[in-house]
Amino acid sequence: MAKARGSARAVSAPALDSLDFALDRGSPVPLYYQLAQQLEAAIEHGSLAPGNLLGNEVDLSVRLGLSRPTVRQAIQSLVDKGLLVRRRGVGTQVVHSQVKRGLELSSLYDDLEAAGQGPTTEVVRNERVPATADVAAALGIGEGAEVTVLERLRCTHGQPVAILCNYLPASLLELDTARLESTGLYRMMRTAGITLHSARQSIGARCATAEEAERLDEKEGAALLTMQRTAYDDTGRPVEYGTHIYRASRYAFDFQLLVRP
Amino acid sequence: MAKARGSARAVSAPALDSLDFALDRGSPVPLYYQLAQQLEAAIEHGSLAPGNLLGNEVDLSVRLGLSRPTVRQAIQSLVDKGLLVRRRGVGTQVVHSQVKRGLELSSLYDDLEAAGQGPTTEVVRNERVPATADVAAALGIGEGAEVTVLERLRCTHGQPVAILCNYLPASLLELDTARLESTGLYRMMRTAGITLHSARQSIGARCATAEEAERLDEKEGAALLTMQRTAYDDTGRPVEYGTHIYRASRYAFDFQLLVRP
DNA sequence: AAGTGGTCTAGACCACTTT
DNA sequence: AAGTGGTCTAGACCACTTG
Repeated sequence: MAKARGSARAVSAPALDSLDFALDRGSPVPLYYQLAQQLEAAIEHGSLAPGNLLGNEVDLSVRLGLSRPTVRQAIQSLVDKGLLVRRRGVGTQVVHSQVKRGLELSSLYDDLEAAGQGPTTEVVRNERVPATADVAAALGIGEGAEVTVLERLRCTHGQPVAILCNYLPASLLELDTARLESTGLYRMMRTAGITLHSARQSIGARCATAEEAERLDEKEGAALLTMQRTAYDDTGRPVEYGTHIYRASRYAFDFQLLVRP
Repeated sequence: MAKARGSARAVSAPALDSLDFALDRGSPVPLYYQLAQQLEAAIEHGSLAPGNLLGNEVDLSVRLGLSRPTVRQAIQSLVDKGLLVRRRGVGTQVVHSQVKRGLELSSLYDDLEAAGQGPTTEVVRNERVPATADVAAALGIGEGAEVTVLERLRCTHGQPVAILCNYLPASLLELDTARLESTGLYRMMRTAGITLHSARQSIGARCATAEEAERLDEKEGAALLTMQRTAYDDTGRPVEYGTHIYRASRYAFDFQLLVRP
């Protein structure tokens, strides 16, 4: 349906005209979110190629039958995701590839989710014990208060990759071992009504002790990646503390970060 | 500590009433931004304590003489920063400490900025050379194209901490060694009109070779943290590629991350 | 000069939580 | 039932970039 006004700009030729967005006003899903999802799908699918201009917001809102603020809200959410770039006086364009997927901050999801397929996670310990001093301090509870201690061995291709040790206030939730191996810790916490809000992490390295080397099928002195994390819910309460070690020969933290202006 | 009332639901009685926000409609600074800054300052300063409710948006907008969307925009920006939490049907409250500062994604700023005081950065190499295959691939340029290669030794307390090796397309900017040591790479790039947009990082570990050990004043086989990064500007063009190694005994990556819903 | 995004207003109705 | 944030509208003017 090209309305096709005369001159083609620099990087224009928006295939956007031919895209039809299906907005359902009866749906409980917000309109701006419906639009954002469909724009994202179009970018993902390649209908909107990197560098493509999106067409100005006013026209877009008229064509979609939405108000401009609603359209802006949809676009802004994709800008926040790093998929679009706005330039005043120029327009909005699809970011020149490279970013797209994998924006989800890794490591946290990666370690807590575990819902993957290839990698398996074996729970080698799951019990309630009194908190030691360091765990109590990290979780902001009294020393000796009951905590759930969780030790898991993560493997890929039948090879051990990491030893994950986590501590949670015992009062928070019940951790069924079977469910834990299939569902993942993060999802279990979310189901229990715990919404993660932020986490503080520290990533370091050291050489493997003899015991660690044996458990991870490495040589003594091999390089290990270490990660400590405290996660907080939206009230600021610590809900999880973990110390993880990874075989550096088989694991690295890959992630993308967006630079905020 | 704050004197909590008996039932201690959410701490109400917002000292917000007594705070006077000075909004300058003549200023080029947007109103929502002025408000956000002053709210952030109040949180930072402690006038708004963690757990404090902010008072509903409608009243706030009336009291400030702003429209509700403008007030919402200010609040939303602080929610995005992790300082505030909104709950439908409840209200907006200051996040229960712990987050506050240090939100800036570290490592990237940390390594590029270098504008610090204690740590010194010595430029040991700064020249233009033809790109090797791996560098060319990372920067998305032709093999053999001219790149600036930068090698720096970072020290704290007179001790070496890291060896930073960076590559930039030579056409991007002039890198004066003296200015580099005082200003930092990131600021120089920004001054040259390059706005960083995103970066892809990989953090790993390995044991030090004999040469690395000597340069870093470690023993051979000591654990090293490694980081590789490619940074992109807002057009998606790669503008920097770096491979860094850190003494694990003296350095770790500390950072906070926010969980996005 | 024309076109773009950036900001701002003054309302409205809805969904959710708590009392 | 009352109060909160979540969404949405239909305009307006401004700052910036480009031809």
